[in-house]
Amino acid sequence: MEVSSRRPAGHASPLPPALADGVFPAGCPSRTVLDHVTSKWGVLLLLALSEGPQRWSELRRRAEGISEKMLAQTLKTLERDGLVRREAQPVIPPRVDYSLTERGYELSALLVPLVAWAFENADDIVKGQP
Amino acid sequence: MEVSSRRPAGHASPLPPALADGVFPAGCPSRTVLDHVTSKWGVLLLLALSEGPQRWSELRRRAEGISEKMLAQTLKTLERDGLVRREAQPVIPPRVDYSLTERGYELSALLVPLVAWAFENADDIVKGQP
DNA sequence: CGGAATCCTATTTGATACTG
DNA sequence: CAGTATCAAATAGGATTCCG
Repeated sequence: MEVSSRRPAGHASPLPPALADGVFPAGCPSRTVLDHVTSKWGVLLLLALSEGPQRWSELRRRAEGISEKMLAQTLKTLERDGLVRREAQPVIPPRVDYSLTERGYELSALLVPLVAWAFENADDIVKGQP
Repeated sequence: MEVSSRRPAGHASPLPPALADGVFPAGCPSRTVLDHVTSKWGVLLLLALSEGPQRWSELRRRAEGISEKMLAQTLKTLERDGLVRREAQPVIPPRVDYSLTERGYELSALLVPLVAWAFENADDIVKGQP
């Protein structure tokens, strides 16, 4: 019996063509991307930035609980991935604005429904757990 | 200047109402849910299961590179979260089927576009990095 | 086959202090 | 303000062995 024939009615399989066999390759670059994007703070920062450009201190306040180290590290990773743009102004005191690139916006648009779902279902899910 | 007025034209802010202030609370249950869902193997297993019920060995093969420990651990977490259903048949040799719950399907439907996007953009993103 | 238990390593994360 | 550096702790992850 094939997997495709065991799929519940009403649930189409929309997996990317690249995974026709249903196997997620170990060395696949998408693994790296997913790891960056779905990192503990990655999602939160991308979501926060989806509201518009923001400064370091603003991001730190929004991603409540993040340390300076992780904020810097995560922002760097997202910047290297071409999802976040960093613009430092040569003023005293320093002012640095972070914003999403076009690609970053594309991604955040997919992340928003996910986070919204997490918010809506969080109580039900966490409840009933020890 | 408010954040909402700094939002680029054409990019609506669709954040959940609960985050009207744009702050992601540290103790929020949704953090836990997001952590489970966006864990290294969580996404992959949920996606694999979105194609229909599958056995332990099949999941292990699909999430290439996963260890038995992490497979067991991740499946348990997802089961406790009410996203995955485990059905063990009392036969020799043992046969255990895993499948998504309704809530799990809801979630996987949101995850699919994300993973598809990661697949499509992975090469561009990983390229240009040291 | 489908795990559970154990041991050990690697990566992540946080707290703290310091700086241009 | 916007970071960097350092160290310690926590957690994730892997390899191996064993079991019903």
